[in-house]
Amino acid sequence: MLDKTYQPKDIEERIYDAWEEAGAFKAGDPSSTGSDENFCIVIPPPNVTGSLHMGHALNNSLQDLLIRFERMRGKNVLWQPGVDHAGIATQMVVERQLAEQGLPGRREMGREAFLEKVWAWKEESGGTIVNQLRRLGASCDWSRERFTMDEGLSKAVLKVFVSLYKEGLIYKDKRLVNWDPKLLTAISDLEVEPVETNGHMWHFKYPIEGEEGQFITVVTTRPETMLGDTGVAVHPDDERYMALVGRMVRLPISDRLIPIVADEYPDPEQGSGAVKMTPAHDFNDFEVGRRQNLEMINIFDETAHLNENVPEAYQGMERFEARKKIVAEMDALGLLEKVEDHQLTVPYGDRSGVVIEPWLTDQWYVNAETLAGPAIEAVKSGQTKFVPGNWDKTYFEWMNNIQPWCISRQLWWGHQIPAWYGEDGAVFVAESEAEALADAEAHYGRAVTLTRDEDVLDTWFSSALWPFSTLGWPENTAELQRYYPTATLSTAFDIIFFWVARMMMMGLHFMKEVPFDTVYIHALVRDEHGKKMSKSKGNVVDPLELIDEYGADALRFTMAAMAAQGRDVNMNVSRVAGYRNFATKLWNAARFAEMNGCVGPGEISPGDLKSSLNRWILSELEGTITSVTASIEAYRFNEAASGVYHFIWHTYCDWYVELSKPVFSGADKALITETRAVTAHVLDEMIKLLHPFMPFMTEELWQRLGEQGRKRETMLITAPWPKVSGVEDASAAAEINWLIALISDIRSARSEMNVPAGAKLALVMAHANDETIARAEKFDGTLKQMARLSDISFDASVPKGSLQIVCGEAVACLKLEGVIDVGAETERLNKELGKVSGEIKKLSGKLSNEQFLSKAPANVVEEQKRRLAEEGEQKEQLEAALKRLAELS
RNA sequence: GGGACGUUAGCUCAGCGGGAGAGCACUGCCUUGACAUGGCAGGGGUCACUGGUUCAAUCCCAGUACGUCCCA
Repeated sequence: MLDKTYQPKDIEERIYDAWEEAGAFKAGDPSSTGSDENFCIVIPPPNVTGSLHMGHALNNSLQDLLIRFERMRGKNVLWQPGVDHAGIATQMVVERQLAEQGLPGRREMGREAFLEKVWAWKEESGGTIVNQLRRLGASCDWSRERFTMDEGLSKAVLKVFVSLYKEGLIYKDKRLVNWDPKLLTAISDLEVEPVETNGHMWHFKYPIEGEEGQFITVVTTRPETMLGDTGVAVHPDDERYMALVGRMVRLPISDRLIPIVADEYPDPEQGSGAVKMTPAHDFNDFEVGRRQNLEMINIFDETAHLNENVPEAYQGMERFEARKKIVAEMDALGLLEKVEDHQLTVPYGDRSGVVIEPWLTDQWYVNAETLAGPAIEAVKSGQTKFVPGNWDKTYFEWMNNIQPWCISRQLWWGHQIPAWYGEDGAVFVAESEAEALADAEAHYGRAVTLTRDEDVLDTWFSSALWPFSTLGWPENTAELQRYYPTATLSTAFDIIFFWVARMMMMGLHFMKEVPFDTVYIHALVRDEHGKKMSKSKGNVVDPLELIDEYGADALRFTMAAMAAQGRDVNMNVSRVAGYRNFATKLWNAARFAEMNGCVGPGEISPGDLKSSLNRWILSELEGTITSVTASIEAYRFNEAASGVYHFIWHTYCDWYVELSKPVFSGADKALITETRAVTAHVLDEMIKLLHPFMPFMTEELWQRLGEQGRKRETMLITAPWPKVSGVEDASAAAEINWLIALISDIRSARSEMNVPAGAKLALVMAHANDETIARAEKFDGTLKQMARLSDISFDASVPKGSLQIVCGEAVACLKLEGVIDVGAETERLNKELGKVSGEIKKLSGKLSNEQFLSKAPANVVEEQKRRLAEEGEQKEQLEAALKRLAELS
């Protein structure tokens, strides 16, 4: 016997272990062998330092939903799991740990010792998120778990680097990068967070050489960079400065001569229209500097302190200290024209939290522009589709403006770049040191010693290979052949640039095929008021706490129900509680079935069913199967969720179960047998439909019900997805809908007239037609129980003093013990009449419109006519009822 | 500056050219042999605003206001 409430804590772990033990997650196993349809999702690898947040909970709930759905549909399913090595984040974690333990720092212990520490950390505490995914119920094939630093994946990285280098698509270049002066590494544009900041605009007067007392005013938000100025730019059309172009300026403090140049870049409307140029420290100035052949003077060292290229008084000074001193000195020189308040965006490193410095360094780059071509084409031609579709704009926008991809990082944790240098700086790129040495020997004509490039590759470089490296590439494995291209990639929009674009480029280049058919972009999870969750705001909801409190199923169902396309998800804990209640509801419906012996044998042949109630619920079930299946196929998870929810709660529990109670307490043995079988069957099918959303509880129910009823052939996780067999039954639907309407109407009238809930009233059906009489007789017991009636009889006219409930052609009359409250009853009937009259007015308005009749489609016109007739009948009956009532008083 | 999205019940959100929906919250009644994590009944909305297209607009188009986000 099932307990009264479902306790997720008691069963989740046990069920999960049972799935794993049965090998249910294994690719191609166990139910789907032999299928030639493949379905593969590669998990977006979470960061090895990470722990499960709501975004993961959403994304992985949806992936698991798809995976379980397709597994039940009999496809060869692989959900490929793994984590990435997260270069910067991991290195920071381990460094922090060393500091806390009072151990020597990274640089003191040296590269090799440090990497040992990182691996030790990874073994011990890396990948906690993997266990958290298990708690969510993720049915990944864990036997295939991969890590971006694994041997196999590292081999893939080497191969990709070397072949791109040989094709000229990877090269070394000296450009400005986003330099993190705290972490001492280059970082990606995408790891830079622009922050709106209140700053100033300083207006500096630069003296024009050879024109005593003449100045050109430049405006800057970063005064300290003036020590690296190598020019002043003005717009060629700016008449104010035309005469000055080609003249020189004597740069104050540094006392250098720098040219005034004409360039399209300065905006004459902004500030003074003249802009100081610091090509080595500003991305825009860098471009102008290239065009105008300006000198590049690097004034910072790697920690953003001023170097030997500035006047001695400034050397070694920190950048913001230098700013103060520059401003003070310019002021003292009388060259500070004015200072204005100004709002600007300042770039911060998202890991280090310090201001990022554009800095001139040698780095390795991928020629992304060339690789982007086919990746753009693949989306244009529909080989890969975005869902929702409008995200392709974001993808195109970024791809069309793609910059060279800086892939080197000044870190130790990661894939060390396979480049070796000879004594004269010649570069040898090869998959191994031995090959590099051989190349070098060929080059120099003698054996030499080489020095390996110290830097490592950007983590996204290895992640970009994920859809094929995890399947075994560069080996041509069976998995690679079977599962590439993968089916669906599910991720958040902010990863389109980081990851999707790069996987597209690498996949197309190395596999000659797109990495996935569909990119599903899920929403961002926000707090219940739509604010971004963040630790500093303290509004972070921890999915593991929700799992502890409400169960993984409730959390997963919430995620699916809220995953409407093209919207952010505002996380409201009350919804999770609501879906926990839903789980309990189904649990209890199963309990009811169990108590009434509805657990087997469950074999039904829909065509032979006698009971219209049973035929009706099967019709309804089929409609639900069809719509839920279609919704999942179309990634409309919220529609699928609400379809299952509505059927289980509001169709099956509210009506089918209630309407079957009189059957079970009745005497018709054959009917009981039939209803038991149908109840058991529908329950099984519902549990299957719900399984991708709520895997734990449904699996538990499947097994528990199987203990008593029909022996289960498989676990639910590998049971076949429900099929439709076309058992629609319009007459059964008409009959049951009539019954439901009559019960509801009687309940409404009782409630509005304050009839005590327990009071049983006699019902008289007045001027009912033969069909109605037959139905009322057939459902005599049901009506008595559900509408709380003592007796049902038929009469040609309405008994005096009774509540009148208009129901089609008939009037259901409830005989009250005492005298009815004529006032209240009149009010009730008038309210109904008001509604009906309103409808009639609208409908007849439409139907008397010539334009409507001639232009609207015939079926719409018919529908309106039918409704008008229906409402008209209601109106007549209500008016008659009111008239009878008036005669009473 | 360029672009995307949003504005529907008290809250959080679906819907989308022809009868305004869900969950939660709220009100009243009910411990009836599945379920109080429940049942029954109910209240609550000029679907942001202004124009346009249409026989018909919450839905399509244009604009306005407000909000959110991305890119520069």
